[in-house]
Amino acid sequence: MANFNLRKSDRLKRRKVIGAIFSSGQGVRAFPIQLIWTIAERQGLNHIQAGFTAPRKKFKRAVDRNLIKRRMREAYRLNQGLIPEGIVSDDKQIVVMCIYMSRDILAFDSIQKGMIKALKRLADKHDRID
RNA sequence: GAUCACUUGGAUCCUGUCGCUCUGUCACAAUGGUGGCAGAGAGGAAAGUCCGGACAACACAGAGUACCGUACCAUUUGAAAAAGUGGGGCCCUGCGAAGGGAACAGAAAGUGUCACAGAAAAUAAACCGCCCUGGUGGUUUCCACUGGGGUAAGGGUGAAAUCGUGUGGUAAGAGCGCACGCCUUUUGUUGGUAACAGCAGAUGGAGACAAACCUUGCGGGUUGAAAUGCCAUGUACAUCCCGGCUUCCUUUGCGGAAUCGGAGUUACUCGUUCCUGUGAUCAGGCUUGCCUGGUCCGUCGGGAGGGGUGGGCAGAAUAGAUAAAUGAUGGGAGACCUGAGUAAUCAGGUCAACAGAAUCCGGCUUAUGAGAGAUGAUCCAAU
RNA sequence: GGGUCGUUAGUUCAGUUGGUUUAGAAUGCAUGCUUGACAGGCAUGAGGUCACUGGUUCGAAUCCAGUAUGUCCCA
Repeated sequence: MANFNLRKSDRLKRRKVIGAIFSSGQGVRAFPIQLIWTIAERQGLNHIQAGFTAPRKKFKRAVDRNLIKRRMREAYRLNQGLIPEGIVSDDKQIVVMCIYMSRDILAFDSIQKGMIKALKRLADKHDRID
C-alpha cells in the first residue's frame, strides 16, 4: 500500500541543503513542473525530502503562491509512491525541489499530470545513473 | 422600470472521504518515531506601515537650545492616537431658503518672494491725464513746444493697485474734514459653559503667501521583536594606527582636593554623576631631588583591518509557524445567472471580488464580486 | 519585522533646496551633407500626461497629503 502521508519531516526545510540543490542539482522538466534534485546525507527517516516553490517574479501575490504550492504539495503527496524506497542506500536520501514554471494558475488536474510525468522521469533517470 | 455613478452595510451554511499545523491524552516504541481518541486552526481589510500604545533594551538630579510633531469651542467614548454629537467663524454654489468643503493659532514681531504686463508690486509711486506757474513761437479770450511745482479724482496693466458712497473743501485734488457704511486693535457691557456674536466708547485704515523661513501655545528620552535574554558551536586576551597618563595640599597613608583630563547624560550647552592619572632606561639642566626631552613596558579611551560562528530555545499567544499549517474531491441547503415553460416547476452553471496571520492590541488609509438599501444623472412608459 | 531614498525624452541623468524666465544635457532615433559604398564626422529635426490622484497658490516638475512602483540599509 502506498504511503499518502506528507509530514513536516518529509518536507525540505534546511537552508543549506536547499542552497546545495540550487547550486549543484540536476533538473527534470515536465510542464508545468520543474524538479531539481540531488543526493544528500539522510536527515529524517524517509528516503526522500521535497520542497515546493513558486517564483515571486511570476506571481506577485502571496495568496497565489500559497495556492500553487498547496496544489503542488497535494499532487506530490498522492504520487510520491512513484519513487521506490530502495533507490538509494540507507544513509542517503534524495532531496527534490519542485519549481512551478507556468505563468498561469493551473487547475489541480494539469498540475497532477505534470507531477506524475516528472516523478516517473526522475526515477527513470536515477536508475540509469546508478 | 432599465443603465450608470457614488455611498452604507455585507464577506454563505451543514456534512462524507483522503491529507496538513498545533495542543492534550493513551498505547507501542525508545533521545527524533508510529498509531488511536479528543480539541483548536486566517481577514474585514490579515495589506500599506500613516499614527497611538502594550512589551523590551539602553539611559535618566535638573535646566536651556536645537530637532520633530501638533493647533477653533464644548461635550461623550478611549490608556493614547483618534472617532462621534452639537456649535462658532471661514471658503464655494445659490436671488433666497438652503446645500457642500477643509489640513481652522499668528501676515499689526521680524526676514524673504511676488514672473510677464504696468508709471508704480510695498518705508509707495507721477506714464497719460488734471491744476498752478515761468519762458518761446503763432493765425493771441486761444493753440503748440518747453522748464519748475502740485495732485492718486479719471485712464490703462495685472492674480493682486493702499477703505466704499455721498458731501464739504480746493488752483486741481486727497480720510484732508464730516455723515453713513466696512474693517483692525483695544476697553466696557449684554447673551453664551466656551469658541464667538450684538451694542457703546477709544484708536487707526494695515496687499497676498506661514502646504516660504519664522513667532506663539502645547506635547515628545532614544531605539525597536532582525529589540532583547539564555544555551551550544567556533576562534587569535593576537596585529596595526591615533591620543592621554596634569597640577596643588599633605599628618607620607598609593591619603585628600581641583576651575586639569577622560567617560556617561545617545543632537548640543550648562550643570550634575562617575573614573583614571605609573614604572624602567638614556640624555640634558640646575635649585641636588626635582624639571625637560627621547625610547621601552603598562594602563585608559578611540579607530582600522583581519579570524571565527552564523545552530537551538525563550521573547510567543486555548490560530500559530520559521522554504512558513486550511488543499483535493463528493453530497445537501440557500443565493444568483442562463435556457425551456402561462405558471408551478425542470435542466445546466457559479458561490465569486479584494486578498493569507508571523509579538500583540486600538485607530487611519487603500483594494473589493453577487444580491439589498439610500442619493444623483440619463433613457423609456403612464398620468 | 523596522527604516531610508527615488520615479523627468527610447536609455542614463541635470533642474526640485530658494515657485512664474523655453524642462535641459549626453547617448540613441530620423533626415540631409561628406564617401564609389560603409564607418566616422558635420548640420538640422522629431521625441515629455515631469509615475498617478487631489489640495495650497495668481501660478506646481518643484510645496502638502494620499496612492502605485522601485532601490538601498539594519541580525
